[in-house]
Amino acid sequence: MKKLQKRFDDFIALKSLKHTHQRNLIFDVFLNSDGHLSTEELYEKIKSIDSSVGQATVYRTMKLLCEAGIAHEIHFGDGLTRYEVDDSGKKHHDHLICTVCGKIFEFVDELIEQRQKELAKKYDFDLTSHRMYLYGVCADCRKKI
Amino acid sequence: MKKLQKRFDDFIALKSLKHTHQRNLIFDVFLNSDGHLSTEELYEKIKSIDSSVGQATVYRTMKLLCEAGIAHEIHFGDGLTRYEVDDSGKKHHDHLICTVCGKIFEFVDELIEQRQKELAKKYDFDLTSHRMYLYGVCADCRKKI
DNA sequence: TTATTTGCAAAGAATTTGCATGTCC
DNA sequence: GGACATGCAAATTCTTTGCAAATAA
Repeated sequence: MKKLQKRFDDFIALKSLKHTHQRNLIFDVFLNSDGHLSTEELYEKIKSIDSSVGQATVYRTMKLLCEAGIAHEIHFGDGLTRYEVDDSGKKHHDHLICTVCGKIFEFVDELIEQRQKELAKKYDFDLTSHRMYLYGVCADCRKKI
Repeated sequence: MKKLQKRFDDFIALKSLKHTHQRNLIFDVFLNSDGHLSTEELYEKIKSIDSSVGQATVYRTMKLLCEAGIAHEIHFGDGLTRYEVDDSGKKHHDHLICTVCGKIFEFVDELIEQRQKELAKKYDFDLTSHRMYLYGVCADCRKKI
């Protein structure tokens, strides 16, 4: 993950921002989390390490990480903003969301990616990004019912 | 769209609810809109017809239409809740969203539908629903730039 | 009649912002 | 030192809820 650290440093330099204890902490916690944390969950994690960090700083820093191309927002439709690592080295992936336990599985599927490009071409769209969410019940939860 | 009217009536009967002027109006406006309206936009349309209708009633009625299987929520990631007609007679469709003008195109693609089912099977998920959003710039907006 | 519904305004939840104070460079 | 960041609390935005008055069946 050296690349993202560099991106962080470069962005801070470019925009004449400052490295602060809080920003570094939030950056670290975010990168070491599973990448689907809501702002609230991130804030909880951060507070458990340094309780003096304010919630507004978490919001502000996550916005900043998005601008820097380190994070991006994802919305699963439950009203919460979640963040995912924007690792351009990693393939684009989609999500399977268990509507019972809330678990999120990521997967990469070339056929889908390919077809999305074809569709964009067909409808004369210049594709910038895409999201696909499959909602269902995972094997574990089906057993419990 | 007789089917949805019946679904509405049946739901109201089933739950011992009442047909009210407001509910009928909201139902009509919703069905005759393009199906991607936010609550705010719906409320504006409704107010222009009957300014005495309260915003809370719009929220309450849209929830009710969702429960009745007439509407469902969609989230394009801009923080607004939008509603779409839940017409099970119509094929499932996906969305192309122009990030410049905000226009939304719907399309149906059997290959995608097919592949989603395969993927759910592969990961042992019992698929209940899915959403796919393609974000990009439409042909019209590209010309303007 | 009487349970349901409504509009209003107040309450909530998630997020943003203003500002005095604190911190990085 | 001075610009940038922070924490706090107040402000915003979207949505829900409590309640007295209105209405459908």
